[in-house]
Amino acid sequence: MTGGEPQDESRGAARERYERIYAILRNRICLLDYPPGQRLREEDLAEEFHVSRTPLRRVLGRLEDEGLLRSVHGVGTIVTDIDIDGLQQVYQLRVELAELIGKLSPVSPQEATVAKFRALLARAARLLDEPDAREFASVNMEFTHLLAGLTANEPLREINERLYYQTTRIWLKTASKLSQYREMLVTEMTIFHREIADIVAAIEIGNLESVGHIRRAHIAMSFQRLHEQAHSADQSP
Amino acid sequence: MTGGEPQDESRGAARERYERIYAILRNRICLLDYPPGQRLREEDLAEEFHVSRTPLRRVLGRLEDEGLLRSVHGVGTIVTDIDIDGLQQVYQLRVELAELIGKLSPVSPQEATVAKFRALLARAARLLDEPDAREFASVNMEFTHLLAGLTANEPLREINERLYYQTTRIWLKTASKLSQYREMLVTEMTIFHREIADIVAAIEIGNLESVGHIRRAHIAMSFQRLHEQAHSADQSP
DNA sequence: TAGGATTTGTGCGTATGTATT
DNA sequence: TAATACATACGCACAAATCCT
Repeated sequence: MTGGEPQDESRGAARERYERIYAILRNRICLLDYPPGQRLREEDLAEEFHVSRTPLRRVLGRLEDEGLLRSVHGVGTIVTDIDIDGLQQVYQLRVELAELIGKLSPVSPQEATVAKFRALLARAARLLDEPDAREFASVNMEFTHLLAGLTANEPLREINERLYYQTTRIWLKTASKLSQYREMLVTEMTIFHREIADIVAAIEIGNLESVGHIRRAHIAMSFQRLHEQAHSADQSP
Repeated sequence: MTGGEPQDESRGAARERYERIYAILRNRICLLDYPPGQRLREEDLAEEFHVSRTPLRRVLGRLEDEGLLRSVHGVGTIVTDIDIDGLQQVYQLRVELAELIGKLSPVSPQEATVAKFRALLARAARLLDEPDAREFASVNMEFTHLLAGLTANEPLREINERLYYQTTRIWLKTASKLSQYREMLVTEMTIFHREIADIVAAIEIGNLESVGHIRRAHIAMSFQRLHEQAHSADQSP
């Protein structure tokens, strides 16, 4: 152990900066700082991070390969959107993959990791008194990361995170356009808080298989609720 | 329908060239034209494809993100290798995903697609009389592609193909270092021929769920055979 | 329809890092 | 240890494509 590198053991200042900028932009997209449809300018971003366009384009290229951006010659680089059908496809897949965390090389988490889960539970609890969409998205993201870390199967971890990034912003954006947005948000936060509580309980007794089942159920129900809300909104106005 | 574009509807000459070069290099890596450890020179490749290093580096960047290459500043761009443990992780995941093809949005294939499966069956049959490692790898790759196309779930299709690319060359390379290489190859080809026959039969009666189960079994057994051979080779010499 | 403004894509020279002698 | 060779990383200027007036 050399210190605090989060995941990759890749040395090299250039690579580190690349990963850093990538993570920042990805988070901005997923937290709706850059909502779907937003146009980004390479030059502005290059200036912000104090690099030239060349290394920045390397980052944008990866985000494009992962489906979060789309660059068009002569037009610009825009944050992508997904239709309800594409959203459903990703959710169906995530539902199946959730269960695999408890089946493929599950790792009993260190006490430090369990502490992080409890910290998220506390943040989710505070959210109930003081609803905040961005904080909700943030907690949700960190929770997903921690969960993905419960498997030693690295490809599975990467895929889980990748699919999450592709859908989470769409969930927020779709929900925010519905009339029942505030109630929905509170409902979701309440359910989310229960999910974390359930999963923390499962982790504390070392039953990672149950973690997978709980998570699977919640992903499936979360999409179902969104889908039904969106559908009823189509019919009523 | 405009014509013969295989999958992506992305217009733009630049993007098309990018995808073309990417596919070519990826295939060279997977078919061991560039074996693990091989060093590639950006300038040579740029010259071969009649582009400058800039767009070529975009391709290399993607191949690196997907784990097929690794660029190190001042050293070079080398084809990656995977240890047996990483190989096992990918295989375990592929085993689980194989079954999902029959469960998530399976599509009954067109007659043209079925014809392609039969054509591959014929190629596999020819392989039995005239063993050829590269042709084996080639048929195997096209077969994997066709199978991935049996689901309308695009993320699942992409992930299946991506994981395949990460492991297929390692299988070949590992096997080629064993003393029983020729026998192994013939054995694998025989089994592979049966797998295609079984799957074609399942497709012809429209049972895609069984396709998934057959595939799952074969992926699992394929890795087990490789693993046992490699292990016994460790002990004997 | 034409032309200018804007933005991404490309080409190339240079900087920087690594390995070897 | 220092110098040299060589590969990737970077910055900038220009080409190409699109949009809007």
